[in-house]
Amino acid sequence: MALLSRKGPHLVRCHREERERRKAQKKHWNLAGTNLGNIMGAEDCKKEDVEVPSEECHYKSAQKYASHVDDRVTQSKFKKIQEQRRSLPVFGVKQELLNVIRDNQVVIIVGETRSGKTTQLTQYLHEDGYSKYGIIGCTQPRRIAAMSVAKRVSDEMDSKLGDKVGYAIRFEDCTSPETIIKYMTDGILLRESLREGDLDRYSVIIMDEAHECSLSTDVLFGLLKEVLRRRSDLKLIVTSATMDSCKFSTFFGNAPTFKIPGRTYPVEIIHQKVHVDDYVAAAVKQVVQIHLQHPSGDILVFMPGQEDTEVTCEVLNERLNEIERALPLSILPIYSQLPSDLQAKIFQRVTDGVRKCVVATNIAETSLTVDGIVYVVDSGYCKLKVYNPRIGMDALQVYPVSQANANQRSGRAGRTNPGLCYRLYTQRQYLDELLEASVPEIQRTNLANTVLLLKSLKVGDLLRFPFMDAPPQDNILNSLYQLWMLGAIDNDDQLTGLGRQMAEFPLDPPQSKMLIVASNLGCASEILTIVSMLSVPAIFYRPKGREEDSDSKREKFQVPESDHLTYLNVYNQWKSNRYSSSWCTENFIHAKAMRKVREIRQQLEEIMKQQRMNIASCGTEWDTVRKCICSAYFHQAARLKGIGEYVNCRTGMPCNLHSTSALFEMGSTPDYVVYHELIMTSKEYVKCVTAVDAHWLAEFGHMFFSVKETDKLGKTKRQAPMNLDKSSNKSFDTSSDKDKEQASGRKQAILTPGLREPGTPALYRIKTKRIG
DNA sequence: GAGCACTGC
Repeated sequence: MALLSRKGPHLVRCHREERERRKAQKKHWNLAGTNLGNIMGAEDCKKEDVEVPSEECHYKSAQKYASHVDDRVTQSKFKKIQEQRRSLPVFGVKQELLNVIRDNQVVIIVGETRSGKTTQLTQYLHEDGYSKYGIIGCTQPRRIAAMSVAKRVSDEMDSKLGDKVGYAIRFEDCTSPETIIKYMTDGILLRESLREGDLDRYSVIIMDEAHECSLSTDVLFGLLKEVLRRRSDLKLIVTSATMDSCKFSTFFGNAPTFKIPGRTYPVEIIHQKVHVDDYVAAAVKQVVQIHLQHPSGDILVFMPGQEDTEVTCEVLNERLNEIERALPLSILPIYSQLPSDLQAKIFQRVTDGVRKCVVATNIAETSLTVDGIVYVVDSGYCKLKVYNPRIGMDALQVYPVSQANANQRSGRAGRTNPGLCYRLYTQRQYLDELLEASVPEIQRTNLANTVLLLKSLKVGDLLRFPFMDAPPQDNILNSLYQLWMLGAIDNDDQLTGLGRQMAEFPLDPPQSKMLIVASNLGCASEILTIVSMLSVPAIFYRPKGREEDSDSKREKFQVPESDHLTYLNVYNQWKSNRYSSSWCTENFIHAKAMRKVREIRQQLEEIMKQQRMNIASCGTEWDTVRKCICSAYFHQAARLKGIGEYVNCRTGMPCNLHSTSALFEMGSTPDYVVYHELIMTSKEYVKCVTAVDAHWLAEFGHMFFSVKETDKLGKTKRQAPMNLDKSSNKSFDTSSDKDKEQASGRKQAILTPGLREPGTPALYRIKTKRIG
């Protein structure tokens, strides 16, 4: 976003001028992309050099994308493209569709897969003249989709990627003042609205694949509702799969729904007759049966998590080895944490006659498409991370999929042929036990980031913001509370200077604050690295069968008192090894993740420079670094109780050091720690932990803690009375203790003398009101 | 002594 914010006003001006220029020149335009003067060559676009060799190439869309790279668009090829365009289902309804769009400000389009809507709609709108008044913007839920679709459309329009048709994703703005069709991720559009509230540059916004309901999409809908009221000239088109179209239509005042047929093949669905307990065993049995009894065609199995995926592959292998005369079967696992070279295997061709069986997590549900799948086996489960705002903890658990998920999964069998889908659950279960649609992300994540963004967009009353899927009120209130603690909003519920600065960063509020404090304490260079390392999913790789090797490598990086410093250590060593990939492999570190860390670090550094923040290094003054870490996480502090056991300083809730923690490994037992993440799996675990000094906790978290100086050990004394401990010692599943939990939250706020004064935060007032 | 779905800025 550094690019956007730096170029923001400039770009706007360019676009206005450009619009004028375009108006003057419109006579010369040949609509429908018939101007053949601009012959595309691979070397013309920097995009090809930069992004294509990335590890994401194994994704199917990227493969298609790459296959265009070396093509010279010749006249005959262009003709062929136009023929292909005309053969798409959407072509048949083009005029009708344009009429509906002309007559309505908002239109919902239900487009089945492979209808051609994503590539054609933007071009139709351009041909119909919408690009004269602004850009035609189209959001995608994934970066890879934004890139590959933009490439396809620029080919179809016979233009160079980044000229008439461009895209914008994080780290990369491939657009120019010429751009009239712009594909982007929804997060980009959300950030743009921060700079340009009314989205003046756009004449049309298409929100594609809206049924996926990402956090950004959900927030954008609320914002767009307002923008549409202010800008009657703006058109909004929402595309969705069949399921949710009604919801969108209602949200936008009964906007008309337009249906485009798709081009998929029928999939026969077979449910179990009786309830299945062990879905791994059932899946193995089903795959073996398909393999032995059904004609050729590849198999795709859906499992909830990495471990189940691996176990299924293993058992399946064993089972097939026991069967004589069984034809060979190529069994391939895929999940996001699998290193990319292994992921790529699922796209490689197998020897003729050999059937392929891909065992996948829900990465294969939307993110990537394997061609040639005829049989789908669906366990009916997926793993979800669900945030509990009351205790500030994520739970990672296996849940049944929704009906929408189940249909998406079965649809994977009918992309190129008629298919078969075996569901490892009964039809009763499907109808009675599965939710119609999955719980939207906005209702199950920590919203502190979103709330900060909305605050900086000057949304006054967040509880009244028109969310399409309103998050639980508790969740919003807790986010406000967290922001208040961090100093991002003041007692009157207004954004502070610090808060405004925090909103500039594409980070969670604690991490943004860490960077800002670091800038003041002179260790921004170190914190930049740490924050970037925290922004990627996993650094250490622990392959099956090499557990001990990888553990011993990891130990070498560990800094006894801090996982954060351990991360810093890893990055610095990678850097001194010239950012080498082979160094990563040797040390069981995900190279892909590290490259992403470097990108994020550069982006954050860019934003800091642009904010004129001091970027200095503190050398080896690690205490300064730990102090910065403490400034961001003081609300997530824990006190030592036993070996590896801590209790949360504010709630008394027990939490265990995760065994991957450096503190665990090195047996160091500091009295106080702060943690990055609290997650419930088999137990409550804190992950990414740093030892802190009690005085720092009192300094940054003065609303919670003070140091009892009479104690010669220098331990902090919690100001919360004992009854807090009692209530929280019971259990964490406090759904029944909801009010008690809230009451304890309230008590903490009351305890600080300053908060009794008139300037009590609005949040606290709301809470009191709700309870009383 | 644990074990982590997937995106996105």
